[in-house]
Amino acid sequence: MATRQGYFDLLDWLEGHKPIEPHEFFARMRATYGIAHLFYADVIPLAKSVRLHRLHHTLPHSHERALVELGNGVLLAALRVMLSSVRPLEHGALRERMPVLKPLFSLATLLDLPVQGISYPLVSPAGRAAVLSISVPVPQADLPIYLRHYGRDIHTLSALFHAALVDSEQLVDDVFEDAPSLTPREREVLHWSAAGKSYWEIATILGISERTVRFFMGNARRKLDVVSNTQAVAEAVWRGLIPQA
Amino acid sequence: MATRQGYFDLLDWLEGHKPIEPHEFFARMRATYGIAHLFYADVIPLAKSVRLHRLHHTLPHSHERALVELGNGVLLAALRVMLSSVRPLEHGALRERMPVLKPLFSLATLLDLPVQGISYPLVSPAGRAAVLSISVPVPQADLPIYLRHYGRDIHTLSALFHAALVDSEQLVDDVFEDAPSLTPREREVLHWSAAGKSYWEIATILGISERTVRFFMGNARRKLDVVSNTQAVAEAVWRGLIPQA
DNA sequence: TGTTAAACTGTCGGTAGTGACAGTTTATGC
DNA sequence: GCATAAACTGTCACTACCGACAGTTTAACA
Repeated sequence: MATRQGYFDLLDWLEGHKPIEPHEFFARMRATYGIAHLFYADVIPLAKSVRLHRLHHTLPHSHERALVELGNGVLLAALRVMLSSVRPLEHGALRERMPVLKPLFSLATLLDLPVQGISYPLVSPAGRAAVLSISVPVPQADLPIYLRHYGRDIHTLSALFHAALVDSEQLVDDVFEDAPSLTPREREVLHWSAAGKSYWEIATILGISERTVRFFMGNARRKLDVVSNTQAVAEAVWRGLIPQA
Repeated sequence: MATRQGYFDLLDWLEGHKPIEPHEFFARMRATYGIAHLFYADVIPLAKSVRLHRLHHTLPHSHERALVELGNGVLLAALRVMLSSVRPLEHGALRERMPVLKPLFSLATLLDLPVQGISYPLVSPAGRAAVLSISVPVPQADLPIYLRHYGRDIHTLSALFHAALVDSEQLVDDVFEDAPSLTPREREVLHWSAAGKSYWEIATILGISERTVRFFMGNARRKLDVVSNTQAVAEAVWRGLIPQA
């Protein structure tokens, strides 16, 4: 299997073949490390679901259909656990942690897919989460040795693969962009409104008239381009414009 | 310098010495890979600043004071760039990208600190960002060779170090925890309210009466223990209970 | 069978917030 | 000197939202 040179070759390939073609990368990973399948997802996590941003995998179409028919609940549950982990997560640990995934592993066995593997969470832009999961055709007892030898390679290459894909889109969105220039007073009234205070209460707290509170709030709404105080506060919290009360 | 065995020793150390003592880990990294200094920060990014959650580094106190006196703007600028990257970032690239950091590198030279190095962004819980930055005493021309040989080790060990620290706190905070048990309908009306819709508009969108919208909102307020819709939405956004509109 | 939770709905009297009219003073930059 | 921004203020008519009274049906669980 892989030698140090195999790792270096992949490093160089990632550097020299931008924009990256995911399936080419997957093919090289499979050839170099004896990986059976790879599954990569880059998503926007929502409270109870995820919004897919990018999805690449090596499963044949026939297997893909069988997985889809398993139902969204099972796949989503697996995906969410992998995405919420900050450390690599072995499939065995996944299986133990979540009995709901039993049908998924049963199906994998039925389709003659290897069930040993590991998922690597990947550093992503704010508001996003990504994971690359691999399955390898080794007996369960041999997986720790496999990961000890090749884990650092696969982890590092996965991160660089994902970073290359992100880089190819990053010219559009700078997540630390400057917000609209709210004045100190505008931020103050937003803050107190977010804390549940009425205009009258805010006026008393700040020692100004209720009319002025309204004026500042109106300005804040205009600058944030929103139509209600509720929307203004949602926007301000989301963008970190006001501290949590 | 490091052999494969050095890497394995650190892997085993990270597995066998929980809870992790950061300075012990740093000492081992320095010894194994000839690293001059390490700097690790785990933060909550805000729009215009960062809130420090955890900070560990190997700088002596005297150097620490000199850095602080450089001013918040310079350090913050460097930190934000490192935190917002999804790929490892060499210090040379940092310097080129941001002329504002010039005084920082001048000071490092003055204090006889190596200026060659690299920062690794680390997978973090939602709403957090972390980075481990190392400086190594090698000539600029030798850095690429150094990173080619040891980058995968350092990257992987850094990620596991950070994950171990995060794990030791995760029993307290599960970022995907279900907050107060808002029903789906309660979340929906919160979401639309945060998007600036009036009750009448929400009623039309959801195909229910305005009275029912009010009922769900009232429930949401009660469950979130707040006194206004504005406060409810602030709370919900802050806690990630509703997606950004 | 009884209780609880979720989803749904009407009426009434009251208030908090809204836009649209008006204005003031002070400080800064061109 | 003039324009702009920030902070501050009053009045009027209107609307969106509020709590407090009322209710409904369905499903799940003990």
